[in-house]
Amino acid sequence: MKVTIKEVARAAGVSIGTVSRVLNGKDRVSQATRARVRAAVESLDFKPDLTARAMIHKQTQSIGLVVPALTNEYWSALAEYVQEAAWNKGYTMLLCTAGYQLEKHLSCIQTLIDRKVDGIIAGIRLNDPLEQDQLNLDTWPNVKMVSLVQGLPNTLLVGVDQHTSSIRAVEHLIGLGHRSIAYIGHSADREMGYRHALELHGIQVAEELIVRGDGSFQSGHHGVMQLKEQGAAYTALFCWNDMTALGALQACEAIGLRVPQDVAVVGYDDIPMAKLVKPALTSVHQPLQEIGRTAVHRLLDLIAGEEYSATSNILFDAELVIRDSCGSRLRNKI
Amino acid sequence: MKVTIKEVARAAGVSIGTVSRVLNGKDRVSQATRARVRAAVESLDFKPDLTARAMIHKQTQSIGLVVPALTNEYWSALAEYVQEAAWNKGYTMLLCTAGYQLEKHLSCIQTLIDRKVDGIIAGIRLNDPLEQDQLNLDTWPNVKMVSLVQGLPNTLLVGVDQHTSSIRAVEHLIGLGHRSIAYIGHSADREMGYRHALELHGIQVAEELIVRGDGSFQSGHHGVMQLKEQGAAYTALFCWNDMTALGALQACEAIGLRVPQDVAVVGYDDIPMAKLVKPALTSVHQPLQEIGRTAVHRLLDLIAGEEYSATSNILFDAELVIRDSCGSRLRNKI
DNA sequence: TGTGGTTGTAAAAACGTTATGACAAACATT
DNA sequence: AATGTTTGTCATAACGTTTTTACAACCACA
Repeated sequence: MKVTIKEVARAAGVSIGTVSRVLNGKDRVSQATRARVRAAVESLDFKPDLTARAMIHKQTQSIGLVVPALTNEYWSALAEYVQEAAWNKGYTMLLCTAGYQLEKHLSCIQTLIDRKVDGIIAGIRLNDPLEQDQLNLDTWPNVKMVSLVQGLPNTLLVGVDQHTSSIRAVEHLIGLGHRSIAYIGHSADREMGYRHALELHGIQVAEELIVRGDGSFQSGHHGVMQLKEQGAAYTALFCWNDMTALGALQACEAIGLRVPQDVAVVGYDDIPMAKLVKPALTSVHQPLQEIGRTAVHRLLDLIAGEEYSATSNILFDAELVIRDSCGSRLRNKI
Repeated sequence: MKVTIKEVARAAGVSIGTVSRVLNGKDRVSQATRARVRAAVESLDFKPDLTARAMIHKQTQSIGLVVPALTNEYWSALAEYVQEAAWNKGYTMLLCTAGYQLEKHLSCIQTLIDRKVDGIIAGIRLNDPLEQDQLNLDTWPNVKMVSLVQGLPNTLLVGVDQHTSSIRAVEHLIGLGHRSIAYIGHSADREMGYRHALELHGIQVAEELIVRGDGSFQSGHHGVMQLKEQGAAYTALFCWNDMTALGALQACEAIGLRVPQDVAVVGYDDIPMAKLVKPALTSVHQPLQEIGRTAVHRLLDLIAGEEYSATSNILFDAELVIRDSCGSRLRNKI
């Protein structure tokens, strides 16, 4: 059956404490016994029980990752990079998919804490942005946590500056001559960037061009349909994310709007699919691998005892990848 | 700090054993003390340490999932469904991405075992199908494991009959009049189905129409290019999976082959992207959610002590979803 | 008033490690 | 030769639970 340290000790003719000291190299052990213990460990193929070890060290060498869903490529890619970075540091990753409801997110975090993960990387994204404000992480004052989205208080943030990058995306459209730019998506940071960009260029924000969507493919489709129903006039569309943009693309085709001739579309996230659809989608690219890796490394720093400070937040630069969905030449102003 | 059972016992004025017995309801405890303990637990917000509990029960209430990558939608969707099913049963999921090399797969499994997961769901897929045969899981004779891919000996299989469904896919092409059907992909079960289907309909297998690919987008692209270089003549293309098919689609467009007019394309997996590309991809749809859920439930059965037998393998039926990438009318035979 | 069976609880033994304290043995210092 | 100092090792105590054993207290029945 399972071989324990006790049997190794017996085989090597020493006490269990000595075996432990050989294995952990903490204390002085003579060459002779060290060799004998090593041999015994080898021949019995002994591996310390991590459960027992965790109980003493109060560390499980594992981290938790909470994401809304893996069916969204953005999160699945991030999950892979986080897992990989954690693995390279000798940590395993517990994964929870929490959907887009606050309650499930919280119960995921609670469960991970109960499971004694050493730290948590939280990709919290809620349907209702109002809930984001209600989110209170002070329930777990001592938990090491890194957040992947802006807006969680008292938590180390690793991500991109969504406000600035949204401005850049919308400015791209403005630069192409667009004045009536619609928006489909959440009402958080990216919408603020959208509004800000318009204001910066003296374009009045038209509330009828703003449609709420939850970031799903369907929401993009639905958004375009809703704009049509409302008889909204627009020549460009800024979407909260690529899935939304893809849905919008499909809806545009369905109602005979040509992209980019009739309407220019910009997405956000630059998921792999973005370059594969026709027309290829112009999108804001986030350095996901770097984000994932950095999130893990910073989390391990926190676990190692480093103090959190708001200034240590890390915001990567997001790059606008220009493809075919906006056309390229200046258009007539309306 | 951390509140232990000891403090609960002191608060309630009983022994720790009694507290434990109240919490687990194993043994008889008088109503009076039961209430007192309950109150103490409540007021101190005591939660049993799962690490300590795991050490006694030798169960961690967690399972491991090994998949090649999450950047493939097939695996990311499966991962989400597995996580969800596990969560609903009170289990957490450790996730490992293992790439497509045998060695990494094995080290992932070993790590999960070391971490004391109660069972493992293995989505092993290797670049080199020869390695699949070398794969020896007897190294871990007592590990509860469910496999998501055919070909692992002595392991409960939950998946779809890839051979039969591949035959069905190729027969769809044959039914449309195609006689020269190329194949891009691995050399395992799906290729066997391809060969078998051709033989069934008296079509000789042309080795020059078979190109190796690893299932990536690039491999599909590269496959079509290679067929062109070889001057291969074909009117239809059966791809090992959808990512391959998407790559093939892009390559076809690049070299001026119209789909479906010049070449019909069939994929496998029916990833979400399949219905979004132009032309929408005809593909073999696997009931992923059901597979994920069933894999978890069967694994829990194994953990509960049920015996493995080859006859308990579960193969779901895969359905061919016909979209636009094959056209619809019979074509002239070459 | 014994005897025998419940019932409730405490005390102690496990689970498999790591960390601590004590103690010989070897060696160096006066 | 007496006294420190280092070195190697062994017991033993943690860690926080669950499980087992033991044993009082109570009740019923003769």
